[in-house]
Amino acid sequence: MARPRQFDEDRVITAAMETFWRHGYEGTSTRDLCDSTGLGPSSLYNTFGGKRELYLRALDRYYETVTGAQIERLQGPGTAKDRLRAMMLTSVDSDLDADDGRGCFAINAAIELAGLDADVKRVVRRNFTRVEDEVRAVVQEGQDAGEIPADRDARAVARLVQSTYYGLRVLGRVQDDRDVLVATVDDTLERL
Amino acid sequence: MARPRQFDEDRVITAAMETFWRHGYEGTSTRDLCDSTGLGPSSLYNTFGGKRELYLRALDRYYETVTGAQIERLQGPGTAKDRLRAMMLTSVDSDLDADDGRGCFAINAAIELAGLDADVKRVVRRNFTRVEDEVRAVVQEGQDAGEIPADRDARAVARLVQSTYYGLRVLGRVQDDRDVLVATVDDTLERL
DNA sequence: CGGGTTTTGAAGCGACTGATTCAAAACGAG
DNA sequence: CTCGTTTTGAATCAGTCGCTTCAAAACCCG
Repeated sequence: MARPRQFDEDRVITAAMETFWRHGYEGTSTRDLCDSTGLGPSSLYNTFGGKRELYLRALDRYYETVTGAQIERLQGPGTAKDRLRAMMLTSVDSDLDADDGRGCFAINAAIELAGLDADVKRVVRRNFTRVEDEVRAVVQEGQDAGEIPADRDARAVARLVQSTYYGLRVLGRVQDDRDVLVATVDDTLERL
Repeated sequence: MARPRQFDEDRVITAAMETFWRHGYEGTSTRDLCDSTGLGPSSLYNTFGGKRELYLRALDRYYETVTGAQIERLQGPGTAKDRLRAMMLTSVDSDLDADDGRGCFAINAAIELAGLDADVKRVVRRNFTRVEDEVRAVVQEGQDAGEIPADRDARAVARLVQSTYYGLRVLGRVQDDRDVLVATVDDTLERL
């Protein structure tokens, strides 16, 4: 065998995710990545191939961790509407946190690169589809429990929730008034 | 007096808008701007100051032209719901046009820069607020005409429409199936 | 047409871009 | 301990970044 790596690949990808998440793809230089990961350029390129490949790995990591936590929240305790509300409010508060200010990495990637890079588009779509599927399941539960009117297709309702949700995350980038965003969340759920 | 300019400032800003719109701020170089505007770097910097200032001017231009056209559509003929539907469908079709693929410049700016540049945030917020105000007016008309239930605050309804609308524009970046997006538009309007 | 003013194109500034090279270092297997 | 393999850091590649300089060109006014 040969010399083992001095770094943890998972930690490196997580650090790269944070950097890409905050500064975008074009806004992140390879030096930025070396600084945030602690790797030298040769290690970085030897391990991952290049900036683009690392970006795709970072997007995957976002899907596994942040989106994963969102999914778990949707599958957690509480009524259907409680869980949908929790998902949206968690994001609203994250978007309004001044020390955060990164928004949703998947949405950022969709806006910056989905139109230019088919691989990015594919990964983002998988992310969105996964959320839609889980929201649909929650809506279905709500309908079964009589909490949400069952006269509409659960998937259609889920897409409505999803659109509003992503729209809120866009508005959260320029809207500082939390009450306005929370009111929209409540209105959305009331009308299901 | 002195030597007059050989270019039309409006045309230059429009060309810069197209370039920034398609490639983003970080994805656009000063060379790209020189190529698309036809100006030399000295003329460009002498006239506008720099890349960032030109970007802000381009955002203003988007507000005046594209958003302006949207506003006019909202103020045009047809029922309230017809006009809201027209606004959303126009954007859906624009987002799905493969030769276009730029999305909404204001949303792009919000995602890429609103968290990093207070001036960009201000301009985007003005854009969003203007749309919200106009949608609110249309909702109000719909309520006065008995087309939309009047038991809800028109502004709250407008914010709901706006969130869904911006969410659709995000989804439009990765969702190729027009029917899915159109169905969400219809569902949104049905539920007002 | 001369004088004053502005714009223009070409050249280039230092800094940084993504990426590569390469020898030294660090290991496990025999 | 040696060999074969892999990783690492340092140095550096050509190219591009945003931006500036400057003299020549282009104009209007008198």
